[in-house]
Amino acid sequence: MTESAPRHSTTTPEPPAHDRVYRGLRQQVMHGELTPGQALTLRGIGRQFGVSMTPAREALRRLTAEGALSLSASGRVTTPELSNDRIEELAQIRALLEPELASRALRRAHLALIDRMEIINEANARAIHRQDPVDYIRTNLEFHRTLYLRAQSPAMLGLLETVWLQLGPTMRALYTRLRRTTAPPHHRQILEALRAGDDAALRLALRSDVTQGLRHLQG
Amino acid sequence: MTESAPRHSTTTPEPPAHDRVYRGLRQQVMHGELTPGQALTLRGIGRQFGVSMTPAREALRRLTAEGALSLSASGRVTTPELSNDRIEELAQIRALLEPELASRALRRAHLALIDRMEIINEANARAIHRQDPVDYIRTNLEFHRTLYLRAQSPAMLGLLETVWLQLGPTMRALYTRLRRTTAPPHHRQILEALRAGDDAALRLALRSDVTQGLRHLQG
DNA sequence: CATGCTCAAGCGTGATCACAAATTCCGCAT
DNA sequence: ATGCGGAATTTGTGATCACGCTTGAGCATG
Repeated sequence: MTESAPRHSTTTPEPPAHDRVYRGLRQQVMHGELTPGQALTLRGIGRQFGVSMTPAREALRRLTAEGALSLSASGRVTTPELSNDRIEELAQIRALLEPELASRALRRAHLALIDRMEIINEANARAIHRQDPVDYIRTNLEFHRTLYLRAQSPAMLGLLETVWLQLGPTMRALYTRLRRTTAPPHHRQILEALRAGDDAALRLALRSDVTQGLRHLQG
Repeated sequence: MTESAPRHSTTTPEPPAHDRVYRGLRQQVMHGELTPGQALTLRGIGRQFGVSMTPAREALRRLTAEGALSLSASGRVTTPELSNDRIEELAQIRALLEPELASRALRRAHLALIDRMEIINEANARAIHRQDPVDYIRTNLEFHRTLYLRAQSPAMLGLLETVWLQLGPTMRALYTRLRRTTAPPHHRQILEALRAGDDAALRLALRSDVTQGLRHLQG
């Protein structure tokens, strides 16, 4: 199980195993590659990443601390199955944080950024047309994160990412179920408000975008 | 190192060691019992709680995931030394979340709750008079949390608690430095707004209370 | 056909160890 | 006094193991 790849000593110092496992699992959860209620075992994770139980345990502990995974009373770890109330609340948190982050990014959003968002949005539209839920979620989050990175508010973005993480498996289940075929209507409004430098319109567009996506569940 | 206490089998099932360690450290951090930059070692924590490195490692991993502790490049763990920018940002997050939580709690805040907050506030005033920073922080957070619990928004309260956690050691350093002798002036306004059922006044009082406490640093 | 029971397989937990990297400390030279 | 270099100590990391509990499949019982 030892790493046999020779290193040039000047390359990157190779991150610890528990961090590799953490990042791998985190991406799987956030992008909706796992369905709600899916069980994860220490030995299984260890096998999947070629490590022992120890780094697997640390990665799972870290992810459960962020709310990405939920812990049963007996210590077993699964992807969370969120109640409707919990989904609603997480959406409201998004609706609180994301307009704020967008507003903070507005003054720093130059044209190159908006162009980049446009490109990501096109990739998002392709993912929808291809009916690919994982790539849809991935590009959608990338669209938002690209904007929020300009807000220069790392703590707030960090909080928001844990919210995204908690919603990952649910979003997957949701978008697979309703098989949307039309692009998110509010992304265009977001881009237009950015170009116009219109703070109020930007906040409204984000609130709508965030709310709409998750409100479909409450049927 | 085995647990020798006999159990009646019908008592509480005794939480795992890593959880005991986590809770102990979390309280120390949140209540400002640790100063910023303080180093924590696996073997040291293990010794302090009478366990091996393994549960200590899990507790530290969990706390760093919540931002309560910071991790150096070499894997060493310390309490965070926050930059002024970071403190400012965390205060702004509090100013965003806490008025929202208070507003949600408003309709459910009956008289018994307000009385309980009044009692906590008196304990808070005594802690100030006694110049006891740990008890000041503890009662201050308890005052706020008592209110927010009524908001029935566990996810939002959870996020807020991680923010409090990140500010713990800094608040300790702050309040020790400026040795305040006067009670937080906005707590009375909060209680009055609650009694009057005045949402706008409540939100304003909370924003002021949160902002004022941490703005003193920017000197 | 439904319900409760048994037990073996699989699980998380915590202790211990070897190892490599980092840090600390002490003595020497400046 | 002050800076530097190398050894000694301390540190996090990851593998492994034993232990006790949970769990679910299969079978017997109602």
